[in-house]
Amino acid sequence: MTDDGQLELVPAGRRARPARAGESVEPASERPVAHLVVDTPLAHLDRLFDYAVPSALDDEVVPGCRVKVRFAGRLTDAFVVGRSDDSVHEGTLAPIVKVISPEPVLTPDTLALGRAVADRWAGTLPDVLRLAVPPRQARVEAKPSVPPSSPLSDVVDVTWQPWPDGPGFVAALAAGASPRACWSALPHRDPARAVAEAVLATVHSGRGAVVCVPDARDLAHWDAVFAEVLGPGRHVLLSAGEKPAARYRAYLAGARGAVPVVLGTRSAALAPVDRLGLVAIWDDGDDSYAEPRAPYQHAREVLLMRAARHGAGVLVAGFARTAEAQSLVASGWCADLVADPTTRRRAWPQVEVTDGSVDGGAPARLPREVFSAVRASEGPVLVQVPRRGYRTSLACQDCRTPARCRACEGPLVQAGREAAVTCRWCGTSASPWTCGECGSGRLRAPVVGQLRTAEEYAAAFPSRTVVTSGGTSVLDQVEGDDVLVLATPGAEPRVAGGYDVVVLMDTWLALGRDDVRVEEEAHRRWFNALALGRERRRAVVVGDPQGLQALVRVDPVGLAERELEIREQTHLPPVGRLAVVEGPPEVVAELADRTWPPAAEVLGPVPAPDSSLARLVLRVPRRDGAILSAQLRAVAAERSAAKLPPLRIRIDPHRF
DNA sequence: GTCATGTATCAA
DNA sequence: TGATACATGACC
Repeated sequence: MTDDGQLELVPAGRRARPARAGESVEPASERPVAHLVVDTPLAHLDRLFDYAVPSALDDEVVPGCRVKVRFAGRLTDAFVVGRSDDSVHEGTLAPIVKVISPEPVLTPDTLALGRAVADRWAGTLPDVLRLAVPPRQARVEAKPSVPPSSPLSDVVDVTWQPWPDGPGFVAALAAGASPRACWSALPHRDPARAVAEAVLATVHSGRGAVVCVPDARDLAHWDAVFAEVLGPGRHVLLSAGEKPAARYRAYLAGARGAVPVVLGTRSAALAPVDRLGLVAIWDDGDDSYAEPRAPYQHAREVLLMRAARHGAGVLVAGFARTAEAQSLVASGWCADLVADPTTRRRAWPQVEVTDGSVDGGAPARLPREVFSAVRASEGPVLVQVPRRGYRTSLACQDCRTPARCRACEGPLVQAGREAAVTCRWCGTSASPWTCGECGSGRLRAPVVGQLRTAEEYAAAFPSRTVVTSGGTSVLDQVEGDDVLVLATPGAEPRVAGGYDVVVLMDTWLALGRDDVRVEEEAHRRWFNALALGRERRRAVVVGDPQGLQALVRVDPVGLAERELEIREQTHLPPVGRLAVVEGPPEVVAELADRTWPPAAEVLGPVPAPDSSLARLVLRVPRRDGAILSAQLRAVAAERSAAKLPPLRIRIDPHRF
C-alpha cells in the first residue's frame, strides 16, 4: 500500500504523525487488530491495549503468543490475547514490532486465572503473568513436547485403605466426578503415594491435575513416587529450583496439553493443565506457599479458585490441618477425609509430656525424661529444637494466655522495660494491662534460650552418632540405628523405617512467637516431626501439658476447629478478609481516613517494623473482600497514574 | 522514553 | 496574532 493508503486509516481531524523509519507497515487483511497485555508495572495501565498486526506478521500473531511492541516510547514485551476487526481505541494503532515466538504460552485459562488472581490480591495482571509464565528458551521451544507413550496402569487405591472414604474419593475421580476433600494424612502411609493414586485416577478419567508441595526437598521424593505410580512421562516438575530450560520445558508440556500432570512448588499453582480434574496441595500451612513477590498470592487459594472455576476435584492434605482447610470442611464445600480414631491412635507415636525438669541425675540442662527415653531407645532418635531468634510476644505471667489487644485482638508488644504496652496492629495502648482470662496484671515476655549444642548431646550420649540439620545445612536422609539427629523445625531428615524416639524440645518457645498463627504453625511442625516416628513408638514433648492437649492426643482436626473458632472471634482470615498496606506515614495516614466498606475495621496506622514506613490494617467480613481488593487496586492505580511510588498491599498475608 | 496537548510568554 | 517554550499526562 502507498503512503496515501496509510493516511486513510487516520481519523479525520487528526494529523498523522510522520511515520518513523520502518514503521509504515501494511496491516493484515484479516483481523488486523491485536488485543495485548503489555508488560508494564504501572497499575493504572492494567488493561488491554490494541495494536495493529502488520501483514508480514499475520500468521504468527496468535492468541497467547509473546510479542514486542513500542509502548510509551520503549520496546516492551506483551502477550497477544486475541485479534479482531476493529478497535475501540480512537487514535491510530501502533504496529506490533515483532513476534518473539508464535508459541501460545499464555493459555486462555491462565489469562482468566491471572486476571482473577490479580483482582483478588489487589495486584496487576502483568505481575501475575510474570510469575506464571516462565521466560522463553528458544531451544526448548523448537522441540516438540513428548506425550507419554507407556500404557496407563490400572487405578489403585491401596494407600487409601485406612481412610473409610479414601477409596471412594479415588473411585469418584476415576469416574470423572470432582470430589473435594481435606485429608488428614497418617504416618507410615506415604502421602505422596496416596496423592499420586488420586492423580492416576484423575488421569484415567481423561483429565489433568496440578499438585503443589512446599519445597524442593519434598519435590524430589514426590517426583520419584509420581514416576512410579503414574508411569514415565505422565508428569512434569515445575519449580523455581529447576534450571530455566527445564522449567520452560515443563511449562510448555502443560500449556501444549502434552502432559496431564504438573507437580511443583508454589509457582506450579498457576501452571496450565488441560482439562483440569484435580488440584492437590500437601501441607498447606507451610509458609513457602505464600508468594513473596507482588501480588503476594497464596498457592492454596489459587488452587481453590481454579478448582471452583473448572469444577475440578480438590485435595487439601497434610499431617496438620490449617484453619483455612477446616473452614472448607465447616462450610461443607470439602468433605472431611479422616481415619477412624483407632487407626489414628495406632499410627501416631505415643506422646508423653514432661515439664522439662532437669534434676534426677540427668546431665545439665537435659530433661530427665528425654535423657532416659533416648538412653532406652534402640533405634534412630530425632530431637526437634526450636529455632533461635523468634520475635516473641507478651503473655500472661500466671495463666500463659497470649496477651491480645482489647480493640482488635492484635498481638501486644512492649518496646522497653518501662515502655507502654501497645498493640502491634492498631497502636492502641493496653497499659495498665490485665489478663482477660484470669485477671492477672503480670506480663511475661518469653525468653528465647540458647540452643543446646550438639557437643552437649554427644557428651550425654557417647554411644550415639550426633548429627545436626537446620539453617544452612539441611540433611535429607540419615542412616544407622545409633544416629541422634538434632534438627530445627522443617529440617528433619528422613530415616528408613522411621525414628524410634521423637523428642520435641522447649515447645513453649515456639508458642511465644509474635504471630497470629503461633499455635497452628507450632503444631504443624510438631505433627510433621511426630509423623517421622515409628508406629506406636514414643515421643517425648518438653513443655506445659496444659497447652498441649491437641499434641498429646495428636488431634490436628480438633486443633483446627479451635483455631477456626478463634478466627471467627477475631474476624481474621479465612473468616474475615485482611489487607495490610505499607507506605510513607503521611500517605498511609491519608488512606486511613478514606471511605472503606461500611463493615470495615481500620487498624492503625502503626510504624512498620524494620523500616521508616507506616502500616495500615483493614479488616472486613469475607463478603466485602472483593470490594476491598477493588478499592485498593484503585488506590494503586491512582498512585501509579500520578507517578508516585507504589504502596505494598497484601491481602490475607500469612504473616505480617 | 515520546508524543500530543494545553498554557504561558513575548515579539510584531 | 502567532511563534515558541515549557509543563502535563497519557501511554494503543
